[in-house]
Amino acid sequence: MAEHEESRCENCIIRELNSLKALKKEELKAISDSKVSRRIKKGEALFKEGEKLGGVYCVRGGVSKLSKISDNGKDQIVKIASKGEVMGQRSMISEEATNLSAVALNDMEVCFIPKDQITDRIQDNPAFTQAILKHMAHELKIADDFIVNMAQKTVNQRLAEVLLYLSTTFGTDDEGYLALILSRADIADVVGTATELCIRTLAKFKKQGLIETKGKRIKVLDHSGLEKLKDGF
Amino acid sequence: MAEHEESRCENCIIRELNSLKALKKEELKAISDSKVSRRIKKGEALFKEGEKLGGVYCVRGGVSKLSKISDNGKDQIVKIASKGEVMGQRSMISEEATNLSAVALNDMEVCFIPKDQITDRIQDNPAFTQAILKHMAHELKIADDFIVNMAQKTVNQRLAEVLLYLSTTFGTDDEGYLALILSRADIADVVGTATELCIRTLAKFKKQGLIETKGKRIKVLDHSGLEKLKDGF
DNA sequence: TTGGTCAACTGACAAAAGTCATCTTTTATC
DNA sequence: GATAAAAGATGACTTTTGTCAGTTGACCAA
Repeated sequence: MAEHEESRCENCIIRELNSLKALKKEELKAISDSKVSRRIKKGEALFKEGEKLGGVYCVRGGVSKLSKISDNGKDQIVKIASKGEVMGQRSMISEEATNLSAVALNDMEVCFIPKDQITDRIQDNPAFTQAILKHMAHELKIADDFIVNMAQKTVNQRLAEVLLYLSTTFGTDDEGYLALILSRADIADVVGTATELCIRTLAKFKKQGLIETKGKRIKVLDHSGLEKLKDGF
Repeated sequence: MAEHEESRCENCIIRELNSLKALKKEELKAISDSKVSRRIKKGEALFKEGEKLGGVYCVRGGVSKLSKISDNGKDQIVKIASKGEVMGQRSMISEEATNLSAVALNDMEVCFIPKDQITDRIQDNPAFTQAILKHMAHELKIADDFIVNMAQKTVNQRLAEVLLYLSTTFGTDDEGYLALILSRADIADVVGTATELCIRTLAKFKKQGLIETKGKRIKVLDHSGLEKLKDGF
């Protein structure tokens, strides 16, 4: 099978978005030779919590949710990963099983990079290690902020924040609706609430003129209004 | 001023508890020469959120809370740091201002290690960098679990979990009471609830025979009972 | 001892969030 | 296009959590 130019890591622009950009050409070539491209259909799982991962997944296209089921049996989405993000890195480094499941929110294209390719590079390329370290330090800060939000903010505030996040991170389509379309249940799982309350709160926002909906699609009408709401008016 | 043996990092047993153990003798000597020992009294702040830290703090004794004020004006304790832990590492590595404040929960003794001593070591000692990386990866996992708990569990469950955490992490005094004594307000700030509800829930646990209290001190009577409670019976 | 301060506690109420049942709309599939 | 299945939406209700106002109790300093 003929290899396309862009299917080689050295030529893949995606790596510019993550720690892999700290790698040298030869290293990228080695990774490219051992990587496996995969297509994941919407709704399919890349991995499930509790699994020991044999490598990491580099997202070339599509979006995935990373979630965990609490002791109460409810799913909480902890992160939404898209183009350029590397999934599974953390559990690989700490040599623990993943505590998160990854499920595709739409059709995805990912590259699976075997564990050794990463751990060997961490051993012998300090620049790479430092890049990951810096990235993780930043993620840890975000996680702390997230904790404070979940603990101290109301569903109202958190939903407002999530809508703004979806808007700035994934943008809008040509009609102005959020480009990433999530089910109400998924939105609720990000916000950390029940689906019904999520729906009700969306309806309230709509009534207040903050958003507009069309089927499951959502359009943010009043960014600064949501901004105020998220900070508690 | 005569230097005590144990005031030199090379001889300090504390470093065995953290990433500093990956350093070589000469490196530890250099750190020792530039570090500054400080005593912090109960209630004093080591640093406040928003500050740019000039280095990290290595805890030799005492306990500190790391907290952040939410947009709603309420404080959330994100972590409790004690002997052996290094504070401020994360924000230093990501080159951001701290998002957390550190306040002593009892009298503390800490060593301040200037930024350069750490960043230089990250530059030239891969083993050290990797040790920090691994540690951060683990912290990130804990943070994710924390998020899910805050989002999905009730105050009941979270308080039960916090009591068990305090018991296993800090142990008990000779009478069996939790060795780390926190105010009700601080416990509430860890759990992520109002002080009143925290007090009420403690009273309920007491009535159920799960705990016993004496002034502000708390004794865990029924570990497995709390365990069950935390997982939702 | 006395008063002052602060933390612990309590009651009454309001607001927020969760749950269950049901109905409607959308979407997918044959 | 018919039909089944899934997702969205709503009503009624319960439980959980937050808030405000106040009392009690411990501890400290004058």
